[in-house]
Amino acid sequence: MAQFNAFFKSAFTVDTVIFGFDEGDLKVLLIKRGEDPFMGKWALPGYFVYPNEELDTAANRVLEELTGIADVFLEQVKTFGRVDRHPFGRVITIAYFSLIKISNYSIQPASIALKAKWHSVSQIKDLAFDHDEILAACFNQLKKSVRSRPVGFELLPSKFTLTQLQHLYEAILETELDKRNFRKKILSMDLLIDLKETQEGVAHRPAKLYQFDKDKYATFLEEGFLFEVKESSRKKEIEV
Amino acid sequence: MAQFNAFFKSAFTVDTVIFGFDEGDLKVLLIKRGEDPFMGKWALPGYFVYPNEELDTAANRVLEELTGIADVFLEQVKTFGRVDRHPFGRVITIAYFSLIKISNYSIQPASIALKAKWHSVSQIKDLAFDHDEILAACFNQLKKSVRSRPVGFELLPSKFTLTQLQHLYEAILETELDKRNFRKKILSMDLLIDLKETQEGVAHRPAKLYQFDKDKYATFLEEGFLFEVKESSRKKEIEV
DNA sequence: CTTAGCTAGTGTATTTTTGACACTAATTAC
DNA sequence: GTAATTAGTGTCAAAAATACACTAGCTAAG
Repeated sequence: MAQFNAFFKSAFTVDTVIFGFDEGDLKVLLIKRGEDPFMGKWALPGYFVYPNEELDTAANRVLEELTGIADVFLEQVKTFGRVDRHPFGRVITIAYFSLIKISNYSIQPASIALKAKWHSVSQIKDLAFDHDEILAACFNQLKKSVRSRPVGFELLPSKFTLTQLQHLYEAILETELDKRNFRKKILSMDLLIDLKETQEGVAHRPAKLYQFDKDKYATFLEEGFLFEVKESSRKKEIEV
Repeated sequence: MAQFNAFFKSAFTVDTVIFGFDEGDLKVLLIKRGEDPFMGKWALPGYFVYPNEELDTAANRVLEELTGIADVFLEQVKTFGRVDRHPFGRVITIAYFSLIKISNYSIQPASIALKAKWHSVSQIKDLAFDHDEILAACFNQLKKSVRSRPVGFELLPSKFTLTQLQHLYEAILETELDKRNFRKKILSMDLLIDLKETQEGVAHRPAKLYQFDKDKYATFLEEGFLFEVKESSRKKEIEV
């Protein structure tokens, strides 16, 4: 076994991409690093995996240590291993992602995180390490996955309006959808429960509230489906 | 940086899952290991990554060293890192997969591979390490990907019949498809070029030969599509 | 208390896609 | 020349997708 010693000199980390949805905007949780390398830079929450620690466990632990967010389901996306991606040596990183309701979690930066803050996906740039690339890969994965399984249960408040759900899809797909066709399609899936309640405190006709049918949602998550709603052909008016 | 030393004691490997298609059967290339651990067992072609080597490069190098197969496009699938998956220490492995035409490559086992041989997917079991699990994950990925992008260019001879293509889809999806609907769908995609040639040397009506429209194929690979042909409802006759 | 402003909510007709289904055509082997 | 084998083809009905514009219900401002 001595002949393998040269191989046992690497490290690996986990990085987490946590998506949230708020004010019609898709967001990602970032930390400000308080440790070198890249001290002071914004980065995805991530850190080294202990030698005797399972990867999935490490992802959850690291996320909690840096941001206070615990008990989320993290899904492995891809591994990034460029030789020069970490200045301290060969460090490959396994990227995980998750979707959560922003309002359900309070964020507590700790450990090497000086701050932890939600950032709009569209405005993020110049992250530490190769995190721009990792984020892009995860966003891509999210876009793909939205076509083949339901999304929303994890991101929206438990009671939501159809318009909110549509805005979520539009934010993820970066497109606009036709309102009537979107509703027809979603409702025909028999995935939503009409709560017979309406919004309150809005200065316009209040919308009906819905929640997801948990069982149905779980079934779709496992078995998948094909969700395609064509982009609205209505052009946005160009503002003058 | 000294405080990180404890983390730099791991190794990582790449494992490759190479699918081929032959005699109507989906196959995977395995090697017989000539080195501990798991000496003498069948395994996926895989080995350690050098400390200064890119992951993708390593996957290609390892595959070539063990089996003689060079210049294939390997796609990363998933990383496996169970703490106890390797008896020599903490070794995580990045799994890659590829699709190739069996007849285009001659297999040359070398290095730690005592043999290298194609095995029918359905008959593989009891591989070294956690390779059963890795194979299952890759097969799964293949099944999924066949629904959203074209498959076949990599697996079939350059001239093929529609029946061969259908058999390929059936092998991957582990189901049966309706002949007329399959043809209608495939032909309507405008992905195949009718070569105006027919099979020779078969003891029945010879089938027309097709090849893929390379440009179209590449476009679909990038942009994806949704391919769904419902399983044939005709029940197989139960043989007596 | 009327009206302006805002978002919610709804239906239909057309086109496209899907899916079920069974016979004839072309070749070789005997 | 006939039996065996696989190739190849079309139609109809049902379901799904798409394009598209107006009314409904609420608040706020005057």
